[in-house]
Amino acid sequence: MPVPADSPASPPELGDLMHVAFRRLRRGWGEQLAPFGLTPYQFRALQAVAGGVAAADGAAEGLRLKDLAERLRIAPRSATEVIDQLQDQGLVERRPDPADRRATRIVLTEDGTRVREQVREERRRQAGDYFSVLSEEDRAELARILSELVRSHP
Amino acid sequence: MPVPADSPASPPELGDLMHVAFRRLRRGWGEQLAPFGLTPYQFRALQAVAGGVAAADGAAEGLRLKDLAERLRIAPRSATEVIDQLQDQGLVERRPDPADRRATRIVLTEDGTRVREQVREERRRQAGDYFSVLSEEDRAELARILSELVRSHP
DNA sequence: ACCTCTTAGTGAGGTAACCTCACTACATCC
DNA sequence: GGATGTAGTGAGGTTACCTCACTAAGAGGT
Repeated sequence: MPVPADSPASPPELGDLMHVAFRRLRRGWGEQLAPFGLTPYQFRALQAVAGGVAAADGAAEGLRLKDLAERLRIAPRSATEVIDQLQDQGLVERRPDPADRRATRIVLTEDGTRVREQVREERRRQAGDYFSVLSEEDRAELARILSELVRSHP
Repeated sequence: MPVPADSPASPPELGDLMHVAFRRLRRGWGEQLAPFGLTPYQFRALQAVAGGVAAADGAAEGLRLKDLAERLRIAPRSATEVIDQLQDQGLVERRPDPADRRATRIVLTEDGTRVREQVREERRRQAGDYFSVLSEEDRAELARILSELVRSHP
């Protein structure tokens, strides 16, 4: 049978592979999160808020929007938006930053904390981690390689 | 200093890593393709059409939309759409399938072939392959691991 | 020849996850 | 105390998808 025209110099299309793998990851998460009324995007933000600033004594608690944006690597405007969505669902709260009246501090509400814990519990329970099909070593490898990619692309 | 609340059982967030790596990949491609007036999505489709069916003797040439959709793993409707875009730019053509009057065959125009070659040339020339920062072995590893992920997630 | 069942493509309309640009309110530095 | 910078947000846009409903056409059975 005639060769499919494209073999020379084309590696098994790493880009496409990443594309597909990533899309499945997202889809899986989407399904897992749907019952909670969350999108993957929103949950990612929720996680970021939760893993917020380690409050040193006296320091204000909660993440500033700007820091959230940085952590999620999105534009500040997009952080505003996703926080709006979480706030509409009562999962986070905006509080004025006592030290800087321009800034807002985002904190989880009780509901937010509870929902987050439920999702994580669910994820743990049904081994639905997506990456759990990989061996420990492969996961480490993957993390190493992806980190390198991220590191070398400004 | 107080520990950031989240260390236990959380690997360095593989999901987030993939997310970030993938976004950079897309962004890079976007920049590379912009001069040609193409988005990564469109170029992916162009490639799929180009690497179309290996025309056995007598068989009609060109990909059917349905097969394109399957190859790109998108919904048929989305294939229609992206082909519309490429056709508007004169890069592909729709031809009636002689053997099945419901179907359309998509083929590259001369322009399409040329543009595709230009992009690939460009990509080769400036080592802009995104993955070229990785060693040969790492690329193979990555491909292997991603394939496994894709394979085990229906 | 007719009837049912399926399939290929597409119009209409929608969504998630982003973005930029312009603006206001505040802080900071000289 | 005036210039300059920064935090957040309103307005509006884009990309890469999706589903649902429909038409035109093939395929299979009787």
